[in-house]
Amino acid sequence: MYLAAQQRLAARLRAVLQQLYSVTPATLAIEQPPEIRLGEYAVPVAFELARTLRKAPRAIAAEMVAALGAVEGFASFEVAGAGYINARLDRAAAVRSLAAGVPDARAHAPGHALVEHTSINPNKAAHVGHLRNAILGDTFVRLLRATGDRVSVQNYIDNTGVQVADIVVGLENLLGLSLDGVEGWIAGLREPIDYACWDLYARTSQWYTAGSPEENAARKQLRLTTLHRLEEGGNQTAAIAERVATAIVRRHLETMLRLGIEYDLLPRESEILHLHFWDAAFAQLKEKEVLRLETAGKNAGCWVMRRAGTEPAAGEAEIDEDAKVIVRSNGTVTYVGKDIAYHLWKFGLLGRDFGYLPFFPYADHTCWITAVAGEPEHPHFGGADAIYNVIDARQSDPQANVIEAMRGLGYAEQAAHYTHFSYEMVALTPRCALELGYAVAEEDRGRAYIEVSGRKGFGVKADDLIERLLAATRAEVEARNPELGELEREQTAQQIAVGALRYFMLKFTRNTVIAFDFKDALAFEGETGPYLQYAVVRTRSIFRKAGVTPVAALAAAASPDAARYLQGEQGDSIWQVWLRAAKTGLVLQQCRETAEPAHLARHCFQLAQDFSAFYRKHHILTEEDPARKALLLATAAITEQTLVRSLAVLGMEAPDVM
RNA sequence: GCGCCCGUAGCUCAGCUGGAUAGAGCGUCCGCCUCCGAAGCGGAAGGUCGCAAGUUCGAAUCUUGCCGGGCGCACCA
Repeated sequence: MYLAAQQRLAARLRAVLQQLYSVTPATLAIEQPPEIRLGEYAVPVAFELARTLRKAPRAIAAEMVAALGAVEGFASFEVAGAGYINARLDRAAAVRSLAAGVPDARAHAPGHALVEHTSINPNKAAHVGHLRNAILGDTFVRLLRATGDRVSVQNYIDNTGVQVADIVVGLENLLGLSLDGVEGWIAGLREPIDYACWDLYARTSQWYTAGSPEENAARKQLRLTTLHRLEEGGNQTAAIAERVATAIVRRHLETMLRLGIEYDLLPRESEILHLHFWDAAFAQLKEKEVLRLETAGKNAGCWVMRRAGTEPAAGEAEIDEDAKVIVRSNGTVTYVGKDIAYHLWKFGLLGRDFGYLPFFPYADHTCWITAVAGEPEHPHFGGADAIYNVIDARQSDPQANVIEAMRGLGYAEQAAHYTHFSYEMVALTPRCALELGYAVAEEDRGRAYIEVSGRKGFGVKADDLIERLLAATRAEVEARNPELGELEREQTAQQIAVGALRYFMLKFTRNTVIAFDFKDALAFEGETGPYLQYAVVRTRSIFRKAGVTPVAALAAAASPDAARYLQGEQGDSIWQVWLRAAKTGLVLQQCRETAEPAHLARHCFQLAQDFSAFYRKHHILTEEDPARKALLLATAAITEQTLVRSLAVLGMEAPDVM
């Protein structure tokens, strides 16, 4: 609603600017006044025109206000402050439009987006950092869907990398297991396999540097040999890796499902290798001369490309020492090379496809996994027109190189729609690390945070955090709602735990490092998920007692004399709720454009705050004026409806009681 | 050395296209459940927006330099 009115205002202002002064500004800033009593929109355009028109800002603003005339949805315009043009919405009309659910016009053509997130190495349990990735990615998926896109969700599985190799080295060499032995080991585990491998991975990493120099060299060599056997496939080592990595991937999907996070496809590196995606990409890269064979210098014998962000070499024969190696002198391809091939596939530009098998069932769809030989019938994957890679900020260089390669291949359009959805890491506060029993070096104790490390086994496992949240929410629900049945209590506790966790991860903007601490993550008061859920619970309690539904309350909001209840100081606190709700469409669009879910999280928090202020000031159930009571109920209803829908985008549910 | 990110209240963070008295939560202090749910609400204290120049009618926001912190810059994946 707010957005649509803003667009009408902007169009009218442009017409007036053209008519009065013959100017057509490239951008027309429309802001919000600092206080609700000043109106809903503020236009500072008179300030910039003052110099060129040789006229005082207030005089320009006054002329424009006089020329504006009537604009649909607006009550009045006025000059304010030193020369602002302030616009007031017709509050009653806005309420009617919102209550009727008139949507804002879509600002973009719907497309097919592909979002890749989670992408945890399948050799250990998921930790808090992975939770941030998956929650950000999943929320962005929901945001794209809510604004009209078709989205497929991919979780890339690096099942043939060093991290998996390390686990296999641990199994084969530290535990001395064959493939059968691994089966027995798995069967005998007293904890989930991802937890067992968390420790084994840390042990193996340590083992590489724990022996004599000669031993360590041999161990590193063993690691390399193991990696090559994984890449080749068709041997027992690869079979062990396949067995373990697949089991761990399944655990990751289970962990994420607890938070409502689902996937459509798991593309695996093993298929990128075995289906020779790289060969197809290499041919294109050579053809378009993105790669060149270096003949001298430190990279002699390698196929290299110009590194993103660097200038092309001066002469054709010039050696670019800073170039990025894509194919090593021994003929093997680097990770970035494989990534280029994979991303060509994402855009449907590779000319090859994966095989697909069903892998993990959800309530209403199936997650597929890539395979060399798949099933003949499968959904169509890939061929997206926009892609978003949810990958932490540390990987911005490799991501930039892949984009650079796309551009070099002439796929400028696709490169422009390739978004590295980057975010900062989750680290532990020293206090949290000590609390978990980790040894913290003296020099680290004074730091704000310490980076987690799977290699060192240093971090908070996702499932452990979820369990701690559940324990806390179960205790709260039990204390507050002893009358509830056990099933309902458990469901409520889960909704609150998920809400608390998701909101915690979403309230920070992407490029803020989260210094993780249980105290903050387990908070249920203040700016937290439960605060938002509580606002919804309160509205529902009102509707239970009033004996009406929110839908009915909204339908009854169209009272012709609602206008007078929306005026004055009393009216402002009612209108504040409607205005906030009206801005939701604008916020969704901003979140989409800036790929920043935090804006929506904060918007929901503000709406809940506005509702709390309204709730304190106006007593709905005892209101005697029926027309006014109808408006108050509708105000609770628009809060309920807007919050529930917006929380759904954040992946949160509100219980009926809590 | 080069590149990216960060530096706003005691702490953790918001601050959208530069704009009207710089915001929130936590913490501290004082209040509020015989009125729709206190996972709530009201109030108080607390800030040279790292520093310095510049652009502008106007800078927390843009530019440059400096200071402090973080992360990247392999023929590893």
